[in-house]
Amino acid sequence: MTKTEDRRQAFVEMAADHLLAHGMREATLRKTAAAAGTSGRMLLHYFADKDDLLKAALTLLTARLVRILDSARLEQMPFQALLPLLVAMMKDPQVRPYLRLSLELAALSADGEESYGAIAREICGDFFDWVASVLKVEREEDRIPLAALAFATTEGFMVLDALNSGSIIADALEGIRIRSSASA
Amino acid sequence: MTKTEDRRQAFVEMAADHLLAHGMREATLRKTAAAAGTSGRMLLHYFADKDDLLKAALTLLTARLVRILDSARLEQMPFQALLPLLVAMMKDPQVRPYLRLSLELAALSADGEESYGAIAREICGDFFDWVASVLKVEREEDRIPLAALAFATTEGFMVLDALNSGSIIADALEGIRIRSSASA
DNA sequence: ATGCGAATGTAACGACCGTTACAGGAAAAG
DNA sequence: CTTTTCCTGTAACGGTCGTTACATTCGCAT
Repeated sequence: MTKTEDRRQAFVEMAADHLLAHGMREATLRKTAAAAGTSGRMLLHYFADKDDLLKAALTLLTARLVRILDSARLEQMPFQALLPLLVAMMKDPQVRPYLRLSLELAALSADGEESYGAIAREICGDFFDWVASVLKVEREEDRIPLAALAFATTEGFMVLDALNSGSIIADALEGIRIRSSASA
Repeated sequence: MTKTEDRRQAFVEMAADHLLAHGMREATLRKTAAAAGTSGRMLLHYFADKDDLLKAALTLLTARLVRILDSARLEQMPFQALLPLLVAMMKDPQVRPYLRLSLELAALSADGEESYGAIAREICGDFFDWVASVLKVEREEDRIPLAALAFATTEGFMVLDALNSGSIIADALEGIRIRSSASA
Protein backbone atom coordinates (compact mmCIF):
# COMPACT_ATOMS: atom_id res chain seq x y z
CA MET A 1 0.00 0.00 0.00
CA THR A 2 2.66 2.48 -1.04
CA LYS A 3 0.19 3.88 -3.55
CA THR A 4 -1.22 6.26 -0.99
CA GLU A 5 2.25 7.39 0.04
CA ASP A 6 3.26 8.01 -3.57
CA ARG A 7 0.20 10.10 -4.20
CA ARG A 8 0.75 12.02 -1.02
CA GLN A 9 4.34 12.71 -1.94
CA ALA A 10 3.31 13.88 -5.41
CA PHE A 11 0.94 16.36 -3.82
CA VAL A 12 3.73 17.62 -1.58
CA GLU A 13 5.95 18.17 -4.60
CA MET A 14 3.32 20.13 -6.47
CA ALA A 15 2.43 22.16 -3.41
CA ALA A 16 6.13 22.96 -2.99
CA ASP A 17 6.34 24.14 -6.59
CA HIS A 18 3.35 26.37 -6.14
CA LEU A 19 4.69 27.69 -2.85
CA LEU A 20 8.03 28.53 -4.39
CA ALA A 21 6.44 30.25 -7.36
CA HIS A 22 3.74 32.24 -5.62
CA GLY A 23 4.62 32.54 -1.93
CA MET A 24 2.68 31.89 1.24
CA ARG A 25 0.05 34.50 0.57
CA GLU A 26 -1.17 32.61 -2.51
CA ALA A 27 -0.82 29.23 -0.86
CA THR A 28 -4.50 28.88 -0.08
CA LEU A 29 -5.98 25.42 -0.05
CA ARG A 30 -8.09 25.87 -3.16
CA LYS A 31 -5.33 27.56 -5.16
CA THR A 32 -2.73 25.01 -4.19
CA ALA A 33 -5.16 22.26 -5.11
CA ALA A 34 -5.83 23.85 -8.48
CA ALA A 35 -2.08 24.08 -9.11
CA ALA A 36 -1.81 20.40 -8.23
CA GLY A 37 -4.70 19.49 -10.51
CA THR A 38 -6.98 18.34 -7.74
CA SER A 39 -9.46 19.73 -5.23
CA GLY A 40 -9.06 21.10 -1.76
CA ARG A 41 -11.27 18.26 -0.65
CA MET A 42 -8.69 15.74 -1.84
CA LEU A 43 -5.76 17.49 -0.19
CA LEU A 44 -7.58 17.26 3.11
CA HIS A 45 -8.05 13.58 2.49
CA TYR A 46 -4.30 13.07 2.36
CA PHE A 47 -3.29 15.70 4.91
CA ALA A 48 -4.65 16.49 8.34
CA ASP A 49 -5.15 20.14 7.51
CA LYS A 50 -3.64 22.96 5.50
CA ASP A 51 -0.75 23.42 7.89
CA ASP A 52 0.15 19.76 7.61
CA LEU A 53 0.42 20.08 3.84
CA LEU A 54 2.36 23.34 3.87
CA LYS A 55 4.79 22.12 6.48
CA ALA A 56 5.51 19.03 4.41
CA ALA A 57 6.01 21.19 1.32
CA LEU A 58 8.31 23.60 3.16
CA THR A 59 10.33 20.73 4.57
CA LEU A 60 10.75 19.39 1.05
CA LEU A 61 11.87 22.83 -0.08
CA THR A 62 14.62 22.98 2.51
CA ALA A 63 15.87 19.62 1.25
CA ARG A 64 15.77 20.93 -2.30
CA LEU A 65 17.73 24.02 -1.36
CA VAL A 66 20.41 21.95 0.34
CA ARG A 67 20.69 19.84 -2.81
CA ILE A 68 21.10 22.93 -5.00
CA LEU A 69 23.71 24.44 -2.71
CA ASP A 70 25.67 21.20 -2.46
CA SER A 71 25.63 20.73 -6.21
CA ALA A 72 27.53 24.02 -6.57
CA ARG A 73 30.55 22.31 -4.97
CA LEU A 74 32.65 25.43 -4.87
CA GLU A 75 35.90 25.70 -2.98
CA GLN A 76 36.38 27.61 0.23
CA MET A 77 37.06 31.33 -0.05
CA PRO A 78 37.73 34.18 2.38
CA PHE A 79 35.03 36.47 3.71
CA GLN A 80 35.42 39.40 1.34
CA ALA A 81 35.37 37.11 -1.68
CA LEU A 82 32.39 35.17 -0.39
CA LEU A 83 30.02 38.10 0.02
CA PRO A 84 29.86 39.11 -3.66
CA LEU A 85 29.35 35.46 -4.50
CA LEU A 86 26.46 35.27 -2.07
CA VAL A 87 24.92 38.31 -3.70
CA ALA A 88 25.33 36.71 -7.10
CA MET A 89 23.73 33.54 -5.79
CA MET A 90 20.88 35.61 -4.44
CA LYS A 91 20.15 36.73 -7.98
CA ASP A 92 20.43 33.23 -9.39
CA PRO A 93 16.90 32.39 -10.54
CA GLN A 94 17.34 28.90 -9.16
CA VAL A 95 18.18 30.06 -5.64
CA ARG A 96 16.36 33.38 -5.44
CA PRO A 97 12.85 31.98 -4.92
CA TYR A 98 14.01 30.09 -1.85
CA LEU A 99 15.41 33.23 -0.27
CA ARG A 100 12.33 35.21 -1.19
CA LEU A 101 10.18 32.57 0.51
CA SER A 102 12.37 32.47 3.58
CA LEU A 103 12.02 36.25 3.82
CA GLU A 104 8.27 35.87 3.81
CA LEU A 105 8.51 33.20 6.48
CA ALA A 106 10.76 35.39 8.60
CA ALA A 107 8.20 38.18 8.41
CA LEU A 108 5.44 35.75 9.31
CA SER A 109 7.33 34.47 12.32
CA ALA A 110 8.01 38.07 13.38
CA ASP A 111 4.32 38.15 14.17
CA GLY A 112 2.90 35.30 16.16
CA GLU A 113 3.04 32.61 13.46
CA GLU A 114 5.29 30.26 15.40
CA SER A 115 4.28 27.20 13.38
CA TYR A 116 6.04 28.52 10.28
CA GLY A 117 8.79 30.11 12.32
CA ALA A 118 10.24 26.70 13.11
CA ILE A 119 10.47 25.86 9.42
CA ALA A 120 11.89 29.29 8.59
CA ARG A 121 14.62 28.56 11.11
CA GLU A 122 15.24 25.23 9.42
CA ILE A 123 15.64 26.74 5.95
CA CYS A 124 17.86 29.52 7.24
CA GLY A 125 19.81 27.08 9.36
CA ASP A 126 20.64 24.95 6.35
CA PHE A 127 21.69 28.01 4.40
CA PHE A 128 23.81 29.16 7.32
CA ASP A 129 25.59 25.81 7.55
CA TRP A 130 26.38 25.98 3.87
CA VAL A 131 27.80 29.51 4.21
CA ALA A 132 29.96 28.33 7.08
CA SER A 133 31.21 25.40 5.01
CA VAL A 134 32.42 27.47 2.06
CA LEU A 135 34.13 30.08 4.20
CA LYS A 136 37.91 29.95 4.36
CA VAL A 137 39.18 31.15 7.72
CA GLU A 138 42.66 31.50 9.16
CA ARG A 139 41.64 30.44 12.64
CA GLU A 140 38.95 27.81 12.90
CA GLU A 141 37.26 29.54 15.84
CA ASP A 142 36.51 32.47 13.55
CA ARG A 143 34.35 30.32 11.27
CA ILE A 144 31.01 30.60 13.04
CA PRO A 145 31.19 34.33 13.80
CA LEU A 146 32.25 35.23 10.27
CA ALA A 147 29.64 32.91 8.79
CA ALA A 148 27.05 34.63 10.94
CA LEU A 149 28.14 38.02 9.69
CA ALA A 150 28.13 36.86 6.07
CA PHE A 151 24.72 35.31 6.59
CA ALA A 152 23.27 38.46 8.12
CA THR A 153 24.67 40.60 5.34
CA THR A 154 23.20 38.31 2.71
CA GLU A 155 19.80 38.42 4.36
CA GLY A 156 20.10 42.20 4.37
CA PHE A 157 20.84 42.20 0.66
CA MET A 158 17.75 40.09 0.24
CA VAL A 159 15.61 42.73 1.93
CA LEU A 160 17.18 45.43 -0.22
CA ASP A 161 16.47 43.36 -3.27
CA ALA A 162 12.89 42.79 -2.19
CA LEU A 163 12.53 46.53 -1.90
CA ASN A 164 13.96 46.81 -5.38
CA SER A 165 15.94 49.78 -4.17
CA GLY A 166 17.76 50.59 -7.36
CA SER A 167 21.47 51.00 -6.90
CA ILE A 168 21.68 50.47 -3.14
CA ILE A 169 22.88 46.92 -3.64
CA ALA A 170 25.63 48.07 -5.98
CA ASP A 171 26.59 50.72 -3.44
CA ALA A 172 26.75 48.15 -0.67
CA LEU A 173 28.95 45.88 -2.75
CA GLU A 174 31.22 48.87 -3.29
CA GLY A 175 31.19 49.31 0.48
CA ILE A 176 32.53 45.78 0.85
CA ARG A 177 35.34 46.61 -1.56
CA ILE A 178 36.20 49.72 0.40
CA ARG A 179 36.29 47.87 3.72
CA SER A 180 38.45 45.16 2.17
CA SER A 181 40.96 47.57 0.71
CA ALA A 182 41.03 49.48 3.98
CA SER A 183 42.32 46.37 5.69
CA ALA A 184 45.06 45.84 3.09
CA MET B 1 -14.27 73.34 8.90
CA THR B 2 -11.05 71.81 10.11
CA LYS B 3 -13.12 69.54 12.33
CA THR B 4 -13.25 66.88 9.67
CA GLU B 5 -9.50 67.09 9.10
CA ASP B 6 -8.80 66.78 12.81
CA ARG B 7 -10.97 63.72 13.12
CA ARG B 8 -9.36 62.20 10.08
CA GLN B 9 -5.91 62.82 11.47
CA ALA B 10 -6.89 61.31 14.81
CA PHE B 11 -7.98 58.15 12.99
CA VAL B 12 -4.67 58.05 11.16
CA GLU B 13 -2.80 58.27 14.45
CA MET B 14 -4.77 55.44 16.01
CA ALA B 15 -4.47 53.30 12.91
CA ALA B 16 -0.71 53.90 13.00
CA ASP B 17 -0.55 52.80 16.63
CA HIS B 18 -2.44 49.64 15.86
CA LEU B 19 -0.30 48.96 12.80
CA LEU B 20 2.88 49.36 14.78
CA ALA B 21 1.65 47.12 17.57
CA HIS B 22 0.11 44.32 15.53
CA GLY B 23 1.49 44.43 12.00
CA MET B 24 -0.11 44.42 8.59
CA ARG B 25 -1.69 41.02 8.97
CA GLU B 26 -3.87 42.26 11.82
CA ALA B 27 -4.58 45.58 10.15
CA THR B 28 -8.00 44.59 8.91
CA LEU B 29 -10.62 47.27 8.60
CA ARG B 30 -12.80 46.02 11.43
CA LYS B 31 -9.90 45.39 13.80
CA THR B 32 -8.30 48.74 13.10
CA ALA B 33 -11.65 50.40 13.64
CA ALA B 34 -12.11 48.60 16.94
CA ALA B 35 -8.65 49.73 18.04
CA ALA B 36 -9.62 53.28 17.10
CA GLY B 37 -12.89 53.03 18.98
CA THR B 38 -15.06 53.34 15.91
CA SER B 39 -16.54 51.20 13.17
CA GLY B 40 -15.23 50.15 9.80
CA ARG B 41 -18.14 52.00 8.35
CA MET B 42 -16.83 55.27 9.79
CA LEU B 43 -13.28 54.74 8.58
CA LEU B 44 -14.63 54.36 5.08
CA HIS B 45 -16.47 57.62 5.56
CA TYR B 46 -13.20 59.45 6.14
CA PHE B 47 -11.00 57.43 3.79
CA ALA B 48 -11.54 56.29 0.24
CA ASP B 49 -10.79 52.67 1.08
CA LYS B 50 -8.64 50.55 3.34
CA ASP B 51 -5.50 51.22 1.33
CA ASP B 52 -6.01 54.95 1.64
CA LEU B 53 -6.13 54.66 5.43
CA LEU B 54 -3.17 52.32 5.72
CA LYS B 55 -1.02 54.40 3.42
CA ALA B 56 -1.73 57.50 5.48
CA ALA B 57 -0.90 55.59 8.66
CA LEU B 58 2.33 54.22 7.20
CA THR B 59 3.36 57.66 5.99
CA LEU B 60 2.79 58.98 9.49
CA LEU B 61 4.90 56.15 10.85
CA THR B 62 7.86 57.06 8.66
CA ALA B 63 7.63 60.62 9.97
CA ARG B 64 7.53 59.29 13.52
CA LEU B 65 10.59 57.13 12.91
CA VAL B 66 12.52 60.08 11.52
CA ARG B 67 11.62 62.07 14.61
CA ILE B 68 12.81 59.31 16.93
CA LEU B 69 16.07 58.89 15.05
CA ASP B 70 16.75 62.61 14.96
CA SER B 71 16.05 62.95 18.66
CA ALA B 72 18.95 60.58 19.34
CA ARG B 73 21.32 63.31 18.10
CA LEU B 74 24.40 61.16 18.35
CA GLU B 75 27.74 62.11 16.91
CA GLN B 76 29.29 60.56 13.83
CA MET B 77 31.21 57.35 14.29
CA PRO B 78 33.17 54.99 12.02
CA PHE B 79 31.69 51.90 10.42
CA GLN B 80 32.79 49.24 12.89
CA ALA B 81 31.54 51.32 15.81
CA LEU B 82 28.24 52.08 14.10
CA LEU B 83 27.18 48.51 13.47
CA PRO B 84 26.92 47.41 17.11
CA LEU B 85 25.04 50.61 17.80
CA LEU B 86 22.58 49.80 15.02
CA VAL B 87 22.06 46.37 16.51
CA ALA B 88 21.42 47.93 19.90
CA MET B 89 18.97 50.33 18.31
CA MET B 90 17.26 47.40 16.66
CA LYS B 91 16.54 46.00 20.10
CA ASP B 92 15.35 49.34 21.43
CA PRO B 93 11.64 48.82 22.10
CA GLN B 94 10.98 52.26 20.71
CA VAL B 95 12.62 51.56 17.34
CA ARG B 96 12.16 47.83 17.01
CA PRO B 97 8.47 47.87 16.00
CA TYR B 98 9.28 50.12 13.05
CA LEU B 99 11.90 47.73 11.78
CA ARG B 100 9.63 44.76 12.31
CA LEU B 101 6.93 46.49 10.30
CA SER B 102 9.32 47.43 7.52
CA LEU B 103 10.39 43.79 7.34
CA GLU B 104 6.79 42.78 6.87
CA LEU B 105 6.38 45.42 4.19
CA ALA B 106 9.53 44.24 2.43
CA ALA B 107 8.15 40.72 2.36
CA LEU B 108 4.83 42.00 1.05
CA SER B 109 6.50 43.94 -1.72
CA ALA B 110 8.55 40.88 -2.62
CA ASP B 111 5.27 39.47 -3.86
CA GLY B 112 3.18 41.65 -6.11
CA GLU B 113 2.01 44.14 -3.46
CA GLU B 114 3.50 47.18 -5.16
CA SER B 115 1.20 49.61 -3.36
CA TYR B 116 2.89 48.96 -0.04
CA GLY B 117 6.28 48.53 -1.68
CA ALA B 118 6.49 52.25 -2.34
CA ILE B 119 5.93 53.05 1.33
CA ALA B 120 8.35 50.34 2.43
CA ARG B 121 10.93 52.07 0.25
CA GLU B 122 10.10 55.36 1.91
CA ILE B 123 10.55 54.01 5.44
CA CYS B 124 13.78 52.27 4.53
CA GLY B 125 14.98 55.30 2.61
CA ASP B 126 14.57 57.52 5.65
CA PHE B 127 16.39 55.01 7.82
CA PHE B 128 19.14 54.77 5.22
CA ASP B 129 19.61 58.53 5.13
CA TRP B 130 19.93 58.59 8.89
CA VAL B 131 22.54 55.82 8.84
CA ALA B 132 24.51 57.77 6.23
CA SER B 133 24.32 60.90 8.38
CA VAL B 134 25.80 59.32 11.50
CA LEU B 135 28.60 57.56 9.66
CA LYS B 136 32.08 59.05 9.99
CA VAL B 137 34.10 58.47 6.82
CA GLU B 138 37.63 59.40 5.86
CA ARG B 139 36.76 60.15 2.26
CA GLU B 140 33.35 61.62 1.59
CA GLU B 141 32.79 59.48 -1.49
CA ASP B 142 32.84 56.41 0.75
CA ARG B 143 29.81 57.59 2.70
CA ILE B 144 27.04 56.18 0.52
CA PRO B 145 28.65 52.77 -0.12
CA LEU B 146 29.50 52.24 3.52
CA ALA B 147 26.08 53.42 4.61
CA ALA B 148 24.56 50.95 2.17
CA LEU B 149 26.64 48.14 3.64
CA ALA B 150 25.73 49.12 7.19
CA PHE B 151 22.10 49.35 6.21
CA ALA B 152 22.10 45.93 4.56
CA THR B 153 23.81 44.37 7.56
CA THR B 154 21.29 45.91 9.92
CA GLU B 155 18.40 44.62 7.85
CA GLY B 156 20.04 41.20 7.97
CA PHE B 157 20.26 41.38 11.74
CA MET B 158 16.59 42.22 11.71
CA VAL B 159 15.79 39.03 9.83
CA LEU B 160 17.93 37.02 12.22
CA ASP B 161 16.15 38.62 15.11
CA ALA B 162 12.76 37.88 13.56
CA LEU B 163 13.82 34.25 13.31
CA ASN B 164 14.81 34.43 16.96
CA SER B 165 17.88 32.41 16.10
CA GLY B 166 19.42 32.23 19.52
CA SER B 167 23.04 33.23 19.55
CA ILE B 168 23.53 33.89 15.83
CA ILE B 169 23.29 37.63 16.39
CA ALA B 170 25.94 37.49 19.08
CA ASP B 171 28.11 35.43 16.75
CA ALA B 172 27.69 37.95 13.96
CA LEU B 173 28.63 40.80 16.27
CA GLU B 174 31.73 38.80 17.16
CA GLY B 175 32.36 38.50 13.43
CA ILE B 176 32.36 42.28 13.17
CA ARG B 177 34.95 42.46 15.93
CA ILE B 178 37.13 39.92 14.16
CA ARG B 179 36.96 41.76 10.87
CA SER B 180 37.76 45.03 12.59
CA SER B 181 40.77 43.67 14.43
CA ALA B 182 41.97 41.99 11.23
CA SER B 183 42.18 45.39 9.60
CA ALA B 184 44.12 46.86 12.53
C1' DA C 1 -38.87 75.85 12.84
C1' DT C 2 -37.25 73.81 8.77
C1' DG C 3 -34.59 71.90 5.70
C1' DC C 4 -30.23 70.04 4.22
C1' DG C 5 -25.90 67.96 4.35
C1' DA C 6 -22.68 65.54 7.27
C1' DA C 7 -22.09 61.81 10.50
C1' DT C 8 -23.13 57.27 12.12
C1' DG C 9 -25.58 52.67 13.06
C1' DT C 10 -27.43 48.31 11.16
C1' DA C 11 -27.35 44.98 8.08
C1' DA C 12 -26.24 42.92 4.34
C1' DC C 13 -23.72 41.65 -0.11
C1' DG C 14 -20.53 38.84 -2.57
C1' DA C 15 -15.99 36.88 -2.36
C1' DC C 16 -12.83 34.03 -0.23
C1' DC C 17 -11.14 31.15 3.53
C1' DG C 18 -10.52 26.36 6.02
C1' DT C 19 -13.21 22.65 6.85
C1' DT C 20 -16.91 19.13 6.82
C1' DA C 21 -21.35 16.34 5.71
C1' DC C 22 -23.17 13.58 2.49
C1' DA C 23 -23.45 10.67 -1.16
C1' DG C 24 -22.01 8.10 -5.14
C1' DG C 25 -18.59 5.23 -7.25
C1' DA C 26 -14.51 2.40 -7.65
C1' DA C 27 -12.03 -1.30 -6.01
C1' DA C 28 -10.72 -4.83 -3.20
C1' DA C 29 -11.97 -8.63 0.02
C1' DG C 30 -15.07 -12.15 1.49
C1' DC D 1 -21.82 -11.65 -6.16
C1' DT D 2 -21.81 -9.25 -2.16
C1' DT D 3 -19.92 -6.45 1.15
C1' DT D 4 -16.80 -3.41 2.91
C1' DT D 5 -13.44 0.01 2.50
C1' DC D 6 -11.31 3.54 0.22
C1' DC D 7 -11.55 7.41 -3.11
C1' DT D 8 -13.58 11.63 -4.82
C1' DG D 9 -17.13 15.13 -6.37
C1' DT D 10 -20.78 18.45 -4.80
C1' DA D 11 -22.34 21.41 -1.78
C1' DA D 12 -22.54 23.62 2.01
C1' DC D 13 -21.23 25.58 6.78
C1' DG D 14 -19.58 29.26 9.54
C1' DG D 15 -16.21 32.74 9.50
C1' DT D 16 -13.76 37.06 7.96
C1' DC D 17 -12.80 40.15 4.51
C1' DG D 18 -13.70 44.90 1.96
C1' DT D 19 -17.40 47.39 0.71
C1' DT D 20 -22.13 49.30 0.15
C1' DA D 21 -27.32 50.37 0.68
C1' DC D 22 -30.43 52.13 3.56
C1' DA D 23 -32.04 54.56 7.33
C1' DT D 24 -31.48 57.43 11.05
C1' DT D 25 -29.70 61.03 13.76
C1' DC D 26 -27.23 65.29 14.43
C1' DG D 27 -25.58 70.17 13.58
C1' DC D 28 -26.18 74.06 11.63
C1' DA D 29 -27.64 77.75 8.27
C1' DT D 30 -31.59 79.94 6.63
